[in-house]
Amino acid sequence: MPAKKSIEHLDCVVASTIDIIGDRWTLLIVRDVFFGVRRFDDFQRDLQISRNVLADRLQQLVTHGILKTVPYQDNPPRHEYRLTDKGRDLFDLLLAVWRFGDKWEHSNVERVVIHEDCGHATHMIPACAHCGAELTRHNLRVEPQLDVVLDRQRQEATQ
Amino acid sequence: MPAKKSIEHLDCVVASTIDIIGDRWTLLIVRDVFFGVRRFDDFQRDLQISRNVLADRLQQLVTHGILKTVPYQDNPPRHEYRLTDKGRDLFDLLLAVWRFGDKWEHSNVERVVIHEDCGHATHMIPACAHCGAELTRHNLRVEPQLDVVLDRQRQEATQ
DNA sequence: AAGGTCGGTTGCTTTACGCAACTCACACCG
DNA sequence: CGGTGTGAGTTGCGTAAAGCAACCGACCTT
Repeated sequence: MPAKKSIEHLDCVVASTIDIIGDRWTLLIVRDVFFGVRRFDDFQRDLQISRNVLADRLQQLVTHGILKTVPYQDNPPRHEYRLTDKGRDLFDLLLAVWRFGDKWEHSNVERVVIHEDCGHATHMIPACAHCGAELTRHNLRVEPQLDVVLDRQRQEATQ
Repeated sequence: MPAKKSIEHLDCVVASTIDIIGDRWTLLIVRDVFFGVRRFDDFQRDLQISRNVLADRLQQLVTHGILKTVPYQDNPPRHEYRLTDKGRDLFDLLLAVWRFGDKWEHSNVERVVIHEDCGHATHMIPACAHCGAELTRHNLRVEPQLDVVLDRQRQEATQ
């Protein structure tokens, strides 16, 4: 590929987030951290990712403030990777990915998410932070709209 | 690169989902569809993605059952891209991405999500599908755990 | 007939990824 | 004190995926 194309021009927080997690490994690494994986070779063993790419992704995650390195021994110096506050906030995103995959994809290993407060296997539903009701694409509106959409609407109105 | 590496061996619905949306363009295309973009040139104008990659991604999305093509004129034959039921279920995932980006990233264009039922600008909180309470990484447990994590725990227990 | 729209395809180039091998500093074992 | 193991990477090589620009074919408008 020619130099990874910038997507800043989109002026969208979705684009900025995709700039961080938009590849086939980064979110899997984050998933592993939530599962309790913390060390280079453990990531490598679990994901079977090539080592140079793993080193690069971990660096990127540290750079973006998702992970931080924490030393766990001095001789020889060794460190492990832990989530930052920002990294912990990726949990909700991961729950959403999980929900979608659980509903539409399948896997050989069935993993269950259990809500310990109510004791049931469950999944997430997006709720309104203000009133608690379920958020759907029918009761949400985003503003401002995209220019291309406005253009298209204008064009169709004048026909 | 050597043939895009398969991540099936991970046996995880997160991995399967990342197999679909895990690159820098796919989720942006889906975002645009939710915004009302439907046509090839509109995607291209908005995202500034190269045309060959756009053609490939749209094909992939159709193959994975996220989008479907709907003809809108006969002469010359033209079609637009619409979400399938599966595609519509990516809305929750997109809300989670939005929430994360809204909290931690920033953009030149401020976009607001308004919940029309309660009238407030809002964001999503993951709620338990069973009891409605908020899901956090403290009140959730996933089973079974990863093998590497179990190995590590065993090893630390015998020290 | 000149130019525009729409939805792509083709060709060329570059780079990021996969793979395997190597490194370096230490620790443990006999 | 030599050999093996662990941990966290780095180096080198080959290839395919992505960027860019140009082109295409069927239609429509001026």
